[in-house]
Order: sequence, then structure tokens, then C-alpha cells
Amino acid sequence: MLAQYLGEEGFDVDVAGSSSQMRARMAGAKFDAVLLDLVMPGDCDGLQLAREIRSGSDVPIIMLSGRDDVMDRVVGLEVGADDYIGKPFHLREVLARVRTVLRRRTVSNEAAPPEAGVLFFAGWRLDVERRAVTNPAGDEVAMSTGEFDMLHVFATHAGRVMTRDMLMDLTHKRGRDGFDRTIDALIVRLRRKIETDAANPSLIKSVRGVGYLFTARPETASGRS
Amino acid sequence: MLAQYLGEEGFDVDVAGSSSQMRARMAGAKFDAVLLDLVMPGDCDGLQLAREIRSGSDVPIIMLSGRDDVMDRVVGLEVGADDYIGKPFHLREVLARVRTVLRRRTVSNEAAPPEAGVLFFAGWRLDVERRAVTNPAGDEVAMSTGEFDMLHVFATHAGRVMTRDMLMDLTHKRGRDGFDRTIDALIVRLRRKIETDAANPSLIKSVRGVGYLFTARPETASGRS
DNA sequence: CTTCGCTTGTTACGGATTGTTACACAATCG
DNA sequence: CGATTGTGTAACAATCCGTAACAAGCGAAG
Repeated sequence: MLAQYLGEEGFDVDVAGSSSQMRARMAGAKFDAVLLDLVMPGDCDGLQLAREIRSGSDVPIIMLSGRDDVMDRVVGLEVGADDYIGKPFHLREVLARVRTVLRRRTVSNEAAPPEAGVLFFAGWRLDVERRAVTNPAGDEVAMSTGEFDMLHVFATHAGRVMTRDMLMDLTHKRGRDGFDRTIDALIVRLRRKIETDAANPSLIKSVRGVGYLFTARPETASGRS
Repeated sequence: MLAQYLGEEGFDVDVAGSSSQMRARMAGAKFDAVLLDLVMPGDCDGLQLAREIRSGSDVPIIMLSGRDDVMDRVVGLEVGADDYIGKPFHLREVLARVRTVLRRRTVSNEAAPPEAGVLFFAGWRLDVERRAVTNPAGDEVAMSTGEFDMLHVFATHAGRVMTRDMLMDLTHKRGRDGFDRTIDALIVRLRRKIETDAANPSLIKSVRGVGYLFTARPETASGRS
């Protein structure tokens, strides 16, 4: 049903009925996005599968679920899905989300390939190789390891709200303790270095109850004005 | 039993004892939703019937089933049902699902794009990506997370009366039950920030007994300099 | 090995935001 | 006109977040 609808809307759609089938398809061709059901008919569940895809690729993943469970949603996003659509999903909505994800992806693709040497945003320059950061005025700003990692994660995930858990996963490669405010503390320290007014942040916005959002649009090296 | 209960809750309920009876009823009147039992007493099964309804209409369909079988659920949703309620269903639950389906339907029908880059209205500028709002004078107005979300919803649903349920769905990702005045409180706070005279609101009008209406006409980016 | 300096994690406090309740007032109804 | 219902708003409580302060690591220099 979904495949047909998306097909009519101009997308090339390929359907896989099982995880193994999917692996085969994905090995053979490049896809722009993956729609994944949380509950799979077969052996493997959707979360596991999403993690698997993420480990080897950057394809946008949109998760579908029969239940609109908050926990599912959170876990889904943690695993690396780009979006999550809960139960009573209408075709139009799926279509809209697919378009959104593709748009985001193409934007960030041009500007920030996963391991680009240098990233630019809002006049700032972030040299991944040298781990050096330069402000719009051209001065190099000293960053601690943690601050740099955090900024790097933000720069490569610009425009998407990041939960604290995501940030924890991405900046602290492993090991997550119980509940702490580690991320918040890092955010404060980072804001003090890159925001002109740390009390009214413009680059790193808080999204209450969810996480943080990096608002700057990544620019290409040649795209600077 | 169901019909009586829903009737007491204020719904107009019509009961059909067979598929043919249903066709007759549906031909004669417009319905807001259909509750369908998976196993039918007569000739035709519920799935077939759901497919039939879907082929000619967009009415929300809620499927009831004696067995809580995953396969049934999946097939039911595939056929185009909007929701599925398995075996031990309580009247309250059915009621809640009916309300949700009605709510979702009205929301998602004409609400195509929940996302756009920058929105303009009545001289205001709302940058969705940067989560920043600028007033007609050009000053940036600080908005809390909730206020921004609410304004965003209004801006993308301008000219349409939004019920509190719709607003709750769109601003608070997870459904709330019970009665509260959360939305009203947010409206007051939002009005104080964007209305020139909060006592005589011009942008956000109240529609007694229904909800709120955002009166500004959205302008395209090119409509302003 | 010890000390020093820097970074990072933790805790605590205060302010900001948000949900809830209560009350006043307006609109509607009979 | 009074009764009922719905909305505006203040006040309060619960929660979340920003931030300072401190403690724990960590590495380099001595």
C-alpha cells in the first residue's frame, strides 16, 4: 500500500519482506532513504536492524510503528533513525516526512560529508583533522577535547534536535552512567566559547523536555560569502 | 452495548447488522468514523469490507477483533484501517480511540506541510530552523519552547479554527488525557508576546466552544523583502 | 612519585517554563 | 433575569534548565 502510494508520487520504491531480503537489496543498490517497521514479521526486530544499517551507512531511516509509544519513539531515535511515525499514520504524512528527511539529507550532504576535513558554519571554521576552531574574526579559539567533540557532533547534525542521550552516545563513545547533567555542563562551557551572548544563545538552542538544537546551517568551503 | 455507550457519550451511532445493511446505510448518509468487527456474522469478512470502504471513501475505520492476533492487526492496518483494538477491549478504550481517530483525521486532512523554512505573517518572521521569531519592527522576540511550537502550529494552520485537542496533539507529542487548561494558559502567554493588545487579541482569536483561530494570512518569503 | 594545571563529572541552588487550580467575568440558554 | 457554560488570568506547584562550585581524573613538568 505504502509502496504503491509513494510510487505514484514519483519515488522509486523497493520492498523487502524480511531482514535478510533487505540486506540483499541494500548490498546491491544505493538507496536515498529507508522506511522501517518497528515490528518485523520475522526473526529480527526493527531496532536491531536500524542499528545494523546505521553501523554501515548514513542512509536516512524513518521508523514506522504500530504503537505510538513514547518509549519506542525515543529508542527509535536513539538507534539513529531520522524520524519516527506512530500509529495512525496517514499516507500523506509519511510522504511529507520522507520529503523532509530527503531534503535535510541533501542539504547536509553537500555541506558536510561525514568526515570532511573542515566544516564551516555561521562564519566559524572547524578543522576536524587539526581539531582546531576559528571564530568569524579569524582568531583560533582553544577548545578542550570534550568541547570540540560536542561542537563537531552539532556541526554534523545541524538542524536536528539532539536528545541528551544521543549526544552522550556520540561524544562519549561508550559507557553511560545513570542520570547526570554531564551534557548540560558541556553545553554551558561550549556556549561560553561560541555564543556572543551565552544567556541568549543563537547557535545552540534548548528544546525543553527534548534536548538541544544546533541552528547554524553548514556551509561549504566555497560557499562562504 | 457499544452503541448505547457511545450514544451516551454524545455520538450519533448507527448500527448495521450485516455488510449489505451497512452499504445501504453508508450510501444514505455521511459518517465520521466506522467501527468494524473483523469477524462478521454473515457472508463477508471485515477485511474485505474495510477494503471496500477504503476504495470509495476516506472515513476513519477502527477495527475490532475478538482475537488479539498480531497478524490480524497488521493486515487490518494494511487494508487501510486507522486503528485496531484487540480482544479485551473496554468501553472506555474504544471511546478514547474513536476520539483520537476523529481528532487525527481532522488535523491531518488539510494540514499538509508541518515544516517549512521561514514563515511570514502580519509582518512577523518565524524561522523554523533557527527557532527564532522576529516582530514587525525587526527585533527578535524570545520565545520559550512551548510558545514557539504553538506559534509554529498556528502559522502553518492559519485561517482554520484549531480545537484544543488538535493543538494538544500538534504541540505536545504525546497524547494527554483528562481535562486541563494547558492550552489556554499557553495561549495567554503567547498572546502577551505577539499581540499589541493582549486584552483585545487580533492575531489569535478565541472561538467559543470550539478553540482558537489564527487570523493572519501567511505570506511567502518573496512577499517581503 | 609528587605537584600543578587543566578538564570533566557531580551536586546544589535559583530562575525559567509549564501544568493545574481557582476565581472572575463574559456569553449563552432557558 | 438567573443559571449554566466557557474563557481570561492570576497564582501556585512541579519540572526542567543554566550555572556556579566543588570533587575527581589526567597528563605534563619537576
